[in-house]
Amino acid sequence: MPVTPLPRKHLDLPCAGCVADSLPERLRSSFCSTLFRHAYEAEQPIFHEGTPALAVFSILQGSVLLWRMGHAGDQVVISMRGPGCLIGYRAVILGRPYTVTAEPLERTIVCTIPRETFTRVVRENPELALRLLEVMARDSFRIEDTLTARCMDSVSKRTARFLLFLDRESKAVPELRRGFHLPAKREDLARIIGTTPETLSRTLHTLASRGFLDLSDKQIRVLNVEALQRVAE
Amino acid sequence: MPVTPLPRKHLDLPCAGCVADSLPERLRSSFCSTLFRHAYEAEQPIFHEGTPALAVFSILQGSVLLWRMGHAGDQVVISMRGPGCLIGYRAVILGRPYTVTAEPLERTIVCTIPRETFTRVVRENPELALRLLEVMARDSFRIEDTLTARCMDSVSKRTARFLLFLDRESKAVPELRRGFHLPAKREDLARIIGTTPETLSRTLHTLASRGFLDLSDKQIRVLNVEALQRVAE
DNA sequence: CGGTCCATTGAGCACCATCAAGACTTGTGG
DNA sequence: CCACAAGTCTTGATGGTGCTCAATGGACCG
Repeated sequence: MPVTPLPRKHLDLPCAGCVADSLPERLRSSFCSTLFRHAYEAEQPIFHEGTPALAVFSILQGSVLLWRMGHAGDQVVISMRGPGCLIGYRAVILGRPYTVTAEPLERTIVCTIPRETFTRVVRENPELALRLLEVMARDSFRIEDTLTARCMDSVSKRTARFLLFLDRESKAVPELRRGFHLPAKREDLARIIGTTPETLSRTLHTLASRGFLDLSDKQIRVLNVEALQRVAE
Repeated sequence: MPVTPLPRKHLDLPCAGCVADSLPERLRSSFCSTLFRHAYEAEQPIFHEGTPALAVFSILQGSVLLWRMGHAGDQVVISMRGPGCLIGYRAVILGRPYTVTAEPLERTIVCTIPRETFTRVVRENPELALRLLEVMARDSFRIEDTLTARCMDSVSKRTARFLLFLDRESKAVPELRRGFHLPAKREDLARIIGTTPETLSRTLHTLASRGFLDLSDKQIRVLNVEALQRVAE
């Protein structure tokens, strides 16, 4: 359910992230002019697990959660993606249904690259294929990281690590920011970390009682980075 | 620690799996003639997590476990790979150290493709780059599957699923076989499933007591596929 | 026959999910 | 402005799953 297509005049900005960036100059503008942007509201999935992969999406603004549904209706969050990330490309490459649901955590603007456009432009531009190999390798490592963390580390470690990540993110110089924000809701935070809201609440308050966090005013503020790093190991 | 390079005369067989297969005919033989095969004994890692990625390996025979080490010395098995699989290519593509250790479960024969050879041949053969995109997408999905299973499913579900996989594998027509064997040791089996030998033992004996398995003669035999499927969901 | 390796079994416990209830916030309508 | 409702966060109590540690039982082998 695409919501608000942005006005056409915005299309001269880099619009398909790394896809457009890796195209030869002469192709770039014509490629971008065929694409549209859409804004998705929070919780309105960009695509659903199990549905045919009709397009690849480049995230321009916002943040997206990729998750899978279990038999029992429970979710496993695979990854969190922000501006500059490409999503849905693996399913398109293999011609298979999406294996995850892509759910915006906030209002998120994406550039939609239809399946045919994507496969054609990749086939015709070897440079782009090489770039995609790198992108996918990086994404694959990130999934591996998630797997490792979920299997080996306690909730408190994973929590500390994620808070440190958000903290670094918020302090990064603007150009380096990847655009992740602290998810407003505890429930989202819990899903990302891979636990329940109850356990997360206990974990956060334990960390706060040790003076590492400040939870007083509805925001999570990191007070002691070094201590958190020790918790995160 | 490469062990026994096979005699040169064997090199006319397909030697670098999907890499050679995707090369134009005219290049294939010259490409393969530059490569060597090595046999690695069980438990003698082909490469180690954290070491510079000097080569990509194509598995010709045997089976390999990819795992990561935790701070506490514990291991997380990421994936199991068999004949036809390519390993180590993500690290080579990104020019980063290997993120996993590749440990043969049995005597395993691989074809070694040096980093420079690999990157050159990928750069020069767009067809191969496209093929690699598919290979990596598939591998990435498999890691995602592992993550999902580890986070959502109980040990008994994962055990049942893996036993069914091995059972199907052993009954497959030879051409379709991927060459996985039942790991001889309980400890290896436990690592693959993501649990401890103790818990695995209990799980197996529970399944056996329900008549789904036969553990009597040192081999695990599946007696009731349907029942196991229900356990695996 | 003792030694080693492996599988099994038992006992205890830690971590975390679940269920349930209470506290606090926010929004809505009178 | 207050009252009520709905949603969110917190806290408590409880239980299950699976890990750890330790002991036992076989199998194989010199």
